[in-house]
Amino acid sequence: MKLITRDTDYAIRAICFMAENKEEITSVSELVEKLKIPRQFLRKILQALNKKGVLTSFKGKSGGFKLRRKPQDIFITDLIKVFQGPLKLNKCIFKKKLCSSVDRCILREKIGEIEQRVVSELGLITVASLLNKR
Amino acid sequence: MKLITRDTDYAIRAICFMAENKEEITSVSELVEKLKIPRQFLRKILQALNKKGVLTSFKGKSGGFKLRRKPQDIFITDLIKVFQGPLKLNKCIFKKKLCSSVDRCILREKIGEIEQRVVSELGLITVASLLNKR
DNA sequence: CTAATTGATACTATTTTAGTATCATTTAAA
DNA sequence: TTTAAATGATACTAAAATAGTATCAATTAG
Repeated sequence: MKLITRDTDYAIRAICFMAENKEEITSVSELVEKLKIPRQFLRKILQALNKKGVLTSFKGKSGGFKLRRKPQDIFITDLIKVFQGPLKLNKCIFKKKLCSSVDRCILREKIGEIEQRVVSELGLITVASLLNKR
Repeated sequence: MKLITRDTDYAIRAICFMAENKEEITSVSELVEKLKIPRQFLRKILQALNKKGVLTSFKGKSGGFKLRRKPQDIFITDLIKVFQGPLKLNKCIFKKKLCSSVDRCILREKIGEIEQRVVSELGLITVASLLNKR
């Protein structure tokens, strides 16, 4: 039962680094060196973030990525959505077929309420709130 | 991201059935017939519940299982724990190695708080609360 | 030109989840 | 006392999700 998978985790680390980095553009090479994330995996992650509008990419020599929005406007729920799909805790069970028995309906309802809470609390966390002010 | 896996789900259904069943002892055969759960999988689940003290088992012909506690004393968090281990949402990421960067520490803290909320809300749901009173 | 970069995409490996198979043991009832 | 129907124990397989790798094409600063 995990709220955050590895790719989301790496995405958060990379974005936090970029938010604190003075350079406008950060290359994969720099991130790999500083954060010790497997190169090809990180590339795939950054490409996804680019496609989803979180990052902008720059091709060619001295290319790389930069944040498209300010840290206070990037929510970790955005990142979770990119890598883990829509934020649903009860994904597996209820998705495939509607519940067959009454007790599952009641449970479904209760889990749904809890899910809403988690989503709204996660919704308050931004990248900016993770940075340490110095 | 799932709060409840298949085995926990089947466990809940089986236990709800047994809670409403007039018979004292319910056999796997009856549960398989009524709930359409794969036989061997269900057996494994019920055996685990027996070992963990949720059910009592009766061997031999006309044997089966029955609830060891009253429905209002069985929490679904108990069942989640049996099949999914201790209730931790941030399992994967922080378990293996301590977080390496400051931003992860902050996130860890925030996720921890959310986790606590989920756990305490799940902690309110009992098997009895899932049964429909008629 | 060329070396360093991202884009795209296909592939492999690992882990978790889901489910199956089988033999031994127990026991109610014919 | 035999037997059929049940659980105990355990090893195995299958499928899905997660994590990671490899490679070639296109772009671009110097």
